[in-house]
Amino acid sequence: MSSTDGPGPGLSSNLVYLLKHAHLRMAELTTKALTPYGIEGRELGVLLALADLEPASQQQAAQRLGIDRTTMVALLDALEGKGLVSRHPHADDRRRNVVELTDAGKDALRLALKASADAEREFLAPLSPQAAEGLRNALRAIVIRPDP
Amino acid sequence: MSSTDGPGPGLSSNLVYLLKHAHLRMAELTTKALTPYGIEGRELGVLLALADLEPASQQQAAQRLGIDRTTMVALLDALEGKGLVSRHPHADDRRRNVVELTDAGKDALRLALKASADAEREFLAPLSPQAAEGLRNALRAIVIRPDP
DNA sequence: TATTGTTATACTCTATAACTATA
DNA sequence: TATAGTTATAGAGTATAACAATA
Repeated sequence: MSSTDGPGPGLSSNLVYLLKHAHLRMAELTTKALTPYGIEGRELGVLLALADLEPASQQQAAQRLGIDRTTMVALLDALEGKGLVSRHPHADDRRRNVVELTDAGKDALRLALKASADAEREFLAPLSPQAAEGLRNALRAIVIRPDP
Repeated sequence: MSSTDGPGPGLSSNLVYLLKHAHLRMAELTTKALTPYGIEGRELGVLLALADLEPASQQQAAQRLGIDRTTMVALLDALEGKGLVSRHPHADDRRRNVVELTDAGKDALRLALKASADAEREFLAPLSPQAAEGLRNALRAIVIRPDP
């Protein structure tokens, strides 16, 4: 799958192409790094989102991640099955499920974050520390934008 | 789908998350910009790859794009159906299809590139010109790497 | 035997529509 | 009526396996 001969100048300046393959590579490195912990890349995203705004409803967590609430269901099913998150009906509004990290979930998140940081280091290896910080900041500025 | 409330500090520094959503947004802007020309984002990628190394076999074009040769078939079927590329058996090796842009394909590529540049400008709007160049260069350095 | 294009098929990720239970 | 979670289903996008033609 990984391009054996580098793309030509036209394609290699195209942002859709560059972002697609950068994401593919980063996701691949993350998957590899997380394998020992029995966690998938998307599951780390859910744990991170929950850690940010815990306790949250499933819908809030989904919005935070930018995915549909129906997609969140299966993700949480898997994490709950592994004992990493818990679901309880909200006291005041019993339509909602309050989702929280279990202690095991917090431990897993800590370990997964370390592994993820290693994968990011490998991904960023071709860049100077300044360029790496610049990349992260640029992506943040583009992705985390005020309600469009 | 677009995150209505911004992610918290943990998630919003995660490179997989940032790259995924940056790619989603750039792909969406490109799709919108290309609609008037009847070309899809992935098809522009194929046209670009062909323009870089024309004339190429289907397999060479697929490698250049980092996709499977079986995926390339349907992509080229569509482009050939629109009259933008032509396929001919290679003279010396008749297993291969030589794929070339037609004149209509070259025209379409020119127009699509202009539209794509507009989309990139909108995507990069939150960044200074220097930061935008830095982002493109950083992605190039990471994606276009010597045979891993 | 190996390679190119092709087809059939399956898998992953995702969303839309419809159901339920609550509000 | 409207919302949260769920389920069933469908549509992208992709790859793997197998086949025909050619090398």
